[in-house]
Amino acid sequence: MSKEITSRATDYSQWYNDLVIKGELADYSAVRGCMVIKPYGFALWENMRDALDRMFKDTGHVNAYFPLFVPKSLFEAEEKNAEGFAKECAIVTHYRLKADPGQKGKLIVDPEAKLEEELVIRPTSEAIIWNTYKNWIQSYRDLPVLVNQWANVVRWEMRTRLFLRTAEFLWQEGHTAHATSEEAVEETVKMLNVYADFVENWMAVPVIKGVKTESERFAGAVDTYCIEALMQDGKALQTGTSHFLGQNFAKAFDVKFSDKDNKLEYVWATSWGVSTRLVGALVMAHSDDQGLVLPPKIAPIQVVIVPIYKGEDQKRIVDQKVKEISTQLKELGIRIKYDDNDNARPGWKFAEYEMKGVPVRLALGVRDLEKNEIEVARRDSKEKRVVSIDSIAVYVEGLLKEIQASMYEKAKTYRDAHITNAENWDEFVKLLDEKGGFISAHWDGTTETEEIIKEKTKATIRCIPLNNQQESGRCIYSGKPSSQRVLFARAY
RNA sequence: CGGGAGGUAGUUCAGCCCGGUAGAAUACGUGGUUUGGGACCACGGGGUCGCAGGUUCGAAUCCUGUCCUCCCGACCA
Repeated sequence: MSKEITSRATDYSQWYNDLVIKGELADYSAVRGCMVIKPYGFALWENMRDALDRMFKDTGHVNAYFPLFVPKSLFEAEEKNAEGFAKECAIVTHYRLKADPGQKGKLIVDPEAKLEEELVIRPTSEAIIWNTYKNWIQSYRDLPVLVNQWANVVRWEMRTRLFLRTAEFLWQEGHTAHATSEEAVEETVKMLNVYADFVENWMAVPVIKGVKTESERFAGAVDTYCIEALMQDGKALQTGTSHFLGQNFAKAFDVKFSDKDNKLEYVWATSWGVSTRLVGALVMAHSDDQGLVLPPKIAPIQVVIVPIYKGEDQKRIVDQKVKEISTQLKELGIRIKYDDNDNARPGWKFAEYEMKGVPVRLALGVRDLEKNEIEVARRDSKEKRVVSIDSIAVYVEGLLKEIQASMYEKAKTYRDAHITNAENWDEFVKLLDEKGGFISAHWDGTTETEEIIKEKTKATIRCIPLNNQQESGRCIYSGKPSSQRVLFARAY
């Protein structure tokens, strides 16, 4: 099979699909809009999940699990939330099949088995969770509730794309309840910072923290905070969200607590989530035409060792040395793979692991052994150099850190070079079409203007950056006065 | 749901216009030679040509219907 990857210049979406499929991360499945996450891709997700989970626990959260099915009446309770998700819900209406009397070997839905109340397959879990919290919370002593769940959700999207938008996806959703508005807002921002920390320091993808405009806000939220990243094709991608829900869900599900003065109050809520979309972000942000480029901190395989030998005798000698090196690397906590598969030749393996984005490759043959050296190749810069075997473990440990840092720097340099100020409409349109990336421009603050700009250019306001610099100016579309710039971009 | 492309071997695709016994590359199996950037030779296995009708002596090929997939839009983490 040809393993060549379509060049980015040729067709960006084909390039992306090739990376994901040939990089062994995932594939299309038999189910419309759903993907199969392959073992290599899942290992990557697991590494991301584990790192995030530790961060959640370090900030005082615990994990729980709530049902996949949400009775329709519960789903309806918070009106805005229900309305927002209504058009992408999958619904269970029956609980049984039976043999088709007209066609042997076929099944039909048993009309006798119609559910009295339909079950919505969760597109998000606020409804079922807040219905539960009602029973958990009586007093201020029960607060805060800081719960997270790792789950799958279903959103019946019209058009899907591996990892970036699939009908079913894996994610994490945190749902917290607090005694005061201030505390809930603090939690919302705290979790946004956790996300930003993770995406930047583990995934090596720089993000912009900000607040969504009213029209881009999560259905049912008072405020939606987000982190926005830039992909290599100049399009933006929302990589995480954290919502301040106010008392909307507490009121919808009647969740009240007695405060210290024995007064009944509605609780204050937050919810926050990141999904397998992060894997897509990782792919789009770092990869090249040779395949994936994975940051060392979350790469399933950090170092691959390829032996080079002629005949069994040489292989034994190389094996022996690799065993020593492997032991040293493992002691440093480095995830390694020794690929001594005799059916594939070294050149094939080199290309294969490059495609899979393994950060560091070691190649060892008898020729190196004679000089007590080993060849080290890094995936991100494709640099190769020869290092003394005596110091290889320490060298690799340092190299992994360097790759992690340099991948972040490279992505940040690109991102920073693609935040451009636009002072007027013509400039704005030109920048969108010719340069892409984030465009920082004045906006009059109205939803109407936002809508028109979206219609005309497909660009949306990605966010109003946190701690945004205040400056007076005029809206690039309407010319009305504005007190700050916001970030526009075409987005996934 | 609109617009485009496409469904033929595990995979990528040719064959279709102009009907006549199903092809290539690659992958797979066996044996051998190989092994420092996707090796080579020999032999071998593998496809009701998406599905259903129709035309015809004869259909992968022509006609009608239908299902599915991908890409571009509308919707969205």
